[in-house]
Amino acid sequence: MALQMTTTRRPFRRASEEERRTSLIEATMECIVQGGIGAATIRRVAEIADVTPGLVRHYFPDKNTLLCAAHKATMSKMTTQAIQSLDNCDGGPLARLRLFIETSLQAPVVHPRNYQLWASFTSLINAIPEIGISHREAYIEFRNECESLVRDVFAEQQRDIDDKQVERYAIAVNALIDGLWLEGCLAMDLFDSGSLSELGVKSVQSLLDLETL
Amino acid sequence: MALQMTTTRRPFRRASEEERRTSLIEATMECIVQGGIGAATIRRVAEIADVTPGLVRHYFPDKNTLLCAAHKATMSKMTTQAIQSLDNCDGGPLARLRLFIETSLQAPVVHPRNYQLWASFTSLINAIPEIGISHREAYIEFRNECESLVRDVFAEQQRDIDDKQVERYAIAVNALIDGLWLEGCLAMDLFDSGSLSELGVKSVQSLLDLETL
DNA sequence: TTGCTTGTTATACAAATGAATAATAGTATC
DNA sequence: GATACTATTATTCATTTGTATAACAAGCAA
Repeated sequence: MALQMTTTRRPFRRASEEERRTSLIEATMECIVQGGIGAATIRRVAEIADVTPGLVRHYFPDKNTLLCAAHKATMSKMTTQAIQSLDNCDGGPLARLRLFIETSLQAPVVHPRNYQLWASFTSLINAIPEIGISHREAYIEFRNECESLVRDVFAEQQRDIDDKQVERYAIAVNALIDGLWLEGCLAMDLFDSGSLSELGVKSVQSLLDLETL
Repeated sequence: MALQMTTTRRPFRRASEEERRTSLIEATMECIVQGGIGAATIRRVAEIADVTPGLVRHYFPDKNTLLCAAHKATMSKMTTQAIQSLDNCDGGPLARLRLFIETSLQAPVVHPRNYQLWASFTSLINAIPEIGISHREAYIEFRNECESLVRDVFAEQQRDIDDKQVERYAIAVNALIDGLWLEGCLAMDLFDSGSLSELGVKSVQSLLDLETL
């Protein structure tokens, strides 16, 4: 051309694959937190990740793949957190159950941000089958952990309770934790720090008819 | 024009305002159930309501207004259902609490469809302030009902429990019902009819330390 | 039947979106 | 420092979407 346009191309940095992927996934979560699933646009995600839209496609073939990745990351951060906290617990079954409840019902697991993400993703379990599958997996994992903890507590106390009944107790404990988690996320301002988890511990104590917890 | 096109205009029927509004609201819900919030397009809503897109705007000035209306209808169908079921209950406080739990944990309140709607709408509490407000109102209403029922039960049994403690019990009962409702909606196939509500009743009995319920 | 109101359809349009392709430059390697 | 690889940017395209406006006809009233 006769007229050379001095278009300055946007400078950039070449990052590692993992760095970019996590960056894009976190940007996706941020979009959802701010404005729901509808706000998670390729362009908006790229903007938050400080990158041009084209790059998103370079790491995730399409939008659904990106959403699934963000979903798994979200679930991993939440469910896994409560379960992994038990790794460093050297107490008995009662102490372990107590820690599990407390971790699940305190920050950072209890946080409006987590609720926003959780609600947004679960609203897609019908629309995006893969999300439905991994959502169910995460749910089963959490429930199994509840059941395992409850069983150990009963075993230690030498209470002879058949498997079916243990399962029912676990379902109730799971439901109680989920429900309190919901209330905490939605109205965290109504609970002073620790009071929610304390209520959870006391309630589970009543549910399982334990003398102490 | 010289060439008269014989375009056949789509025939239609003039319906009452209420009929059209509820029709459009239900079509919106159907969209959301099938494919999440993203599927609730003006065009798709109109298609399901068997109407042309322009008509939607004739009844709802914009999309958010339609979504809010659908949200309120959803909440009304669910929360109100459990509460109104008490109107026809002539039993005492125990019977009323029991009926409340049972209604909340059986069909049609427990249904995958309701969960899909609930999750989709609550994912918008940040994006659409009006939905956030009415969501909180519905939550408060349900929680107050729990608290009222629990208080009456304690009063009948002449257990002297201060208000703060009653509130804590109500929060736990509310959480348990919510959690079980969630589990029921997500995995209704795992519970045979009635077993979920039975578990709810038994669990609340333990929570409140009642001899019978 | 005639005319009128307005619920309803038809059409248009600008903006946003997901996806695809070509061009460029950062950076590792030699 | 030169070269090649590919991460990244720039640009384009076909659809979809929300909103707006004009044209039409259903059904009531006289």
